[in-house]
Amino acid sequence: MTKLLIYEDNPQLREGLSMLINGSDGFEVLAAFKNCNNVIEEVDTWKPDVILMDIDMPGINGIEGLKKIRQVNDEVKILMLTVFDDNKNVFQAISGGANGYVLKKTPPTKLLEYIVEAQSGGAPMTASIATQVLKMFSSMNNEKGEDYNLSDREKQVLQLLVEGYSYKMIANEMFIAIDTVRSHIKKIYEKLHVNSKSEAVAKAFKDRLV
Amino acid sequence: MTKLLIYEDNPQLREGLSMLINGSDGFEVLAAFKNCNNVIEEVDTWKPDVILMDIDMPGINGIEGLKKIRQVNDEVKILMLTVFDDNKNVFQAISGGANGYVLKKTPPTKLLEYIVEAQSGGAPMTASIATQVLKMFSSMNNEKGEDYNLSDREKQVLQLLVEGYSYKMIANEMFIAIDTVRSHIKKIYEKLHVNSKSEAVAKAFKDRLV
DNA sequence: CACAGGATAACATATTTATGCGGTTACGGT
DNA sequence: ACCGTAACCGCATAAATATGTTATCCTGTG
Repeated sequence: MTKLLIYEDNPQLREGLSMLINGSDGFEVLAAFKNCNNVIEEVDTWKPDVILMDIDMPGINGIEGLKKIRQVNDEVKILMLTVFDDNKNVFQAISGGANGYVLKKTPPTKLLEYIVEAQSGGAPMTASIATQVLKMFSSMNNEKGEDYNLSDREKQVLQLLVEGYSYKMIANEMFIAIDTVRSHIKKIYEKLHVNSKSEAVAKAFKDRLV
Repeated sequence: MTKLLIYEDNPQLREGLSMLINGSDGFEVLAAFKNCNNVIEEVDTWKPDVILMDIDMPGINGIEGLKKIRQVNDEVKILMLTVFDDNKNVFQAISGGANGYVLKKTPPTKLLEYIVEAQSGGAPMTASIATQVLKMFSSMNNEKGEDYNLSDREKQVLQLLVEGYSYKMIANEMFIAIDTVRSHIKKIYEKLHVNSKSEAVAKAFKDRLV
């Protein structure tokens, strides 16, 4: 028997979900709430297996509710429900520890499947959400592009710059004169199209040269 | 009619998949190959809607094949097939532009569903894979640790430092005296435990303060 | 071989940064 | 009314950085 809690501010939807789930074999809705004001106590009291959490709620919204729960409970599976596949929310929800993210328009039978999937350790996502996630991921990893063809020595200098070394320390570290360090750095600036140490460092991070 | 190409080195599985898919209404396997050696030409010739790409292949593996295709074709949907939900591969595949990632043990009917889902712009993933993805995401964004409690103004200054502004430019931008900029920056260095602009910039990136 | 490019180095000079000290004003909390 | 803190500003000085120019040595390539 899968035990659920529901958080959903819309009374119709809240009742509809409860009835749908209670009417299905193997599922039981322990309680349904219209806000997250006492979410921690409620979860503690009812000890559900899965929580359906609406995102767009007045007061403490679903994302905040999610985070509150995760501060004290890593076990319970939390399935986020939303109307929109809004980029920002998706990101916050998954980095906040949600187990799944499904659109409200998901057909009932699918929803039950998703609940089961979540309970058994899966991460159900509506296809459009999954697409978003993949997009975020690949944009995150935007494989550089230019490599600025820095020479080996230049890369090494840049590396040390990034680690906070001064010219003097770099010279020391690399067994070369400080003026040589200057030469290298000047070259690096040309290649990266910057003109200060901190810009070079920033660029190194941005373009994942380090 | 959904047109597919299959890349799979195991002859049994290759034949099995082809027969399964060809035997289903609305699907047609254009061709099936045992390696990715000519993947670009093949994709160009057959113009499939969806490609099933095994990951573990001798020679050019599925990840490399994926990348090759993506260099010249962003349209075709690519569904990665694998035996293991191996962390590294998942990451590489999704950042390489795969549209979905499913385990080989996926039951036939599910697989057909996934193909449809991929074709219609979704991102089908086996639950265990989706879980991996979410985990990667949340571990990625966990950091935070100290927030260094920078004041609003200090955050603003740091932001500008990161963007490569000099003290003078910051003063200009923020309508304050350059000496005030100095004061702020000194305070920032204390709070971040650094003692140079570039170190502060590096720390800002590392700790995701920006 | 000549030539290009990388790595090395020196010198000079202007600008920027880091750090020390000092100070005023304003606002929220005890 | 007092304290702490943020935000603001100034002066002085030492250190670090940015920029330009020049030059040698070595290595790989046409």
